[in-house]
Amino acid sequence: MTPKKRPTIKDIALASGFSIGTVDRALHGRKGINSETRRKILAVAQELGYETNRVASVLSKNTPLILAALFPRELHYFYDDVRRGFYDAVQELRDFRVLPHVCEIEALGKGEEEVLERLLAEDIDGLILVPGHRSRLNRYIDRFAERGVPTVTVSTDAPGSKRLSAVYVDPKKNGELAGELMARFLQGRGSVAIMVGSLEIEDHFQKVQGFLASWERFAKDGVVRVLENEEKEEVAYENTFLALREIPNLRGIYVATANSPAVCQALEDGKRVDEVVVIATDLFEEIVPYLSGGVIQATIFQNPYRQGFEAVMLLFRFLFEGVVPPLCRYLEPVVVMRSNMEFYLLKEGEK
Amino acid sequence: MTPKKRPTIKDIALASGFSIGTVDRALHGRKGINSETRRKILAVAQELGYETNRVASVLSKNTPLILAALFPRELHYFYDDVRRGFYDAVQELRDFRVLPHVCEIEALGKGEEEVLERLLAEDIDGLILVPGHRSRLNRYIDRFAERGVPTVTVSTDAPGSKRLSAVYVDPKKNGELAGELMARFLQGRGSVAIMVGSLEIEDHFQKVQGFLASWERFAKDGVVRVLENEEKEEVAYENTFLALREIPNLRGIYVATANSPAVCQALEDGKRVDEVVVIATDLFEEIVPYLSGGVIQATIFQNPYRQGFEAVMLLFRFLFEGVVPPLCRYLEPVVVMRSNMEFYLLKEGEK
DNA sequence: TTGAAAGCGATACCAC
DNA sequence: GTGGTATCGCTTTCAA
Repeated sequence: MTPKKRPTIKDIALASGFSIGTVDRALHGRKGINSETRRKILAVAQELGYETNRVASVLSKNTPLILAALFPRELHYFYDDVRRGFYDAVQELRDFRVLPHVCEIEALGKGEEEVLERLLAEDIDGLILVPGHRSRLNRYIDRFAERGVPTVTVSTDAPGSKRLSAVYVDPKKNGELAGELMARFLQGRGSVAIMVGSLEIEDHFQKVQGFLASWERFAKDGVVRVLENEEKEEVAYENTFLALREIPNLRGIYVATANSPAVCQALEDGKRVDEVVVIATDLFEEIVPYLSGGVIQATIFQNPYRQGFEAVMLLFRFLFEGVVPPLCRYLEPVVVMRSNMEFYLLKEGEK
Repeated sequence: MTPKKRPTIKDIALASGFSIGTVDRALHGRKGINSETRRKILAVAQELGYETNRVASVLSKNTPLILAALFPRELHYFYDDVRRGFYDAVQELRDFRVLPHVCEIEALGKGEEEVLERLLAEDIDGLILVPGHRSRLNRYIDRFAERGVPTVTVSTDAPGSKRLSAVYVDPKKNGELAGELMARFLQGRGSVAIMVGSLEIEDHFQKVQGFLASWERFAKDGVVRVLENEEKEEVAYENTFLALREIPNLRGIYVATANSPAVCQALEDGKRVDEVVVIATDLFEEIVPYLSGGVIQATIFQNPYRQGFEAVMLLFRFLFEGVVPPLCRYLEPVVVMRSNMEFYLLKEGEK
């Protein structure tokens, strides 16, 4: 009862009467082959149910697949994890001759143009990048696309560009999950403040939209007010006091950015920890004690490690098998609380 | 700036002065080689930083790796997903000549012995199985182990056996997460019922333990009472009424098994839906409307698809690279609510 | 346009 | 014990 062997190009050659060289030409649409011959060979291949053996293919090609990546160093906790995911995935594919080529910039929006310009001159097969701006890098992405180098963005999208795909957590969904959770925690009663960096930032805006949508569905009363922190700790701190002062019956704060420690600090300084439920975003060292201590009741985790990992896998499958990924690969936002945070800290050993 | 090529056995042969045949013998500890020769060759390999190229290895070995699996048909929603994860993983490894060999039984505990007995006579390389009993299958697992066939259990462990690893969600953690969530939803006030099949079942017992631990930490008052449903819908239904009647100030029900629909039905029939928060276990068609309708506020998802997937990957890495997995590979229990359930339904297309 | 043959890196088997 | 060589399935080059 041997499971019947997968057909090889040799089988196709035998069955079609051509040589394996010609079969290869036909299968891969290479030039220099009679179109009638091609047709016949493809028909045979089809009939036999031929699928390329990638292992043999990669072995004989004997040329590395260079995946370049451009990551910012700040925010450490987030992009370090993305990078780890990237490296782990590449490592897992090393037998397929996948090689990493990582470039770094200090922070998002600081100098990606120069790096990309340099990369354009190099011989890379694919690119993974965190767009520091919604559209400013599009022309680079498009230039790479023109010369056949696909780009996958991570952590956010570059709409309007010719990127192959984008791997991230849908910010609207993120907000929806936070909103539902907040409504449940408050049993639908009381007012809530949402803290973002700026409503001008698409990601922040979408999180607010999502939160509001959920709030409308699940809450029974209370107002929601949005406060902008300009991505500054001091402003977040001040705004927390402002919220406590000015929002009647304030019962919850949703921090849609990584600014939650400042908010927690303000609540502690104002001795209002027990009255207000905090739902944060992301998971990093600084908020662990707040989660443990119950100041933050939950945080919405965006799994940066997996974002990096998935980006590599998408690229590889596209380059190698020709599998075209969806334009957006949304990862799941995860509810992290005290009981399950251990699973998401220290992902070093994963996979 | 060519990234320096990975050394091959040929390089080692050249550098050590022996032939590739001998190098192979040394590297894989095959017999029929002078131990001094081996020492020298290994030293050279070490120095060159040699790692075997699995792609070339699998190509030349040219022998399939048969991964057998034994899954129950019931509970459909759960084990079907495990099976899908299994098949997807095998599919992903098909270029490595990994072949599936799936056996099925009607339900957990119904006839695994006969199937395993048959499997012992077949030529398999690894085994994945759902232990229907905590120890009754241990002798089979051990017999497989003796003849060099590693076993990975899925969904639960087979303690005391010689299994290679066990992939599942720690039931205690599962309960802890449910407990924390329940305490938050109820703002720490009110009494709670826990519904299990039987406290004799280790998995159920552990979930209760976990829930109680969290409840003690997070809740402020109220009692917790455990009810056993004997894994029967009617009993679950009756017990729900019993709980409503007899537990003063009942505010929440944690259903630690898949029996939540019966509980929801009872709440609806008793018109007490709005007073009681339900936290369920697992995710399947029947509870989707309850989640949407808010009868069930959250469910703890155990990701059966990933359990099947991971089990294959662990086995493969062990058989192929010799990577020994941890004795228990705990997956994360996931909080699923209305806003994020879409991510966990229909996992068909994943990876 | 097509065929034949030489690799890719490792394994396995046959000589010596 | 050790060396040599065919082989796995595919790509690529060189002749024809």
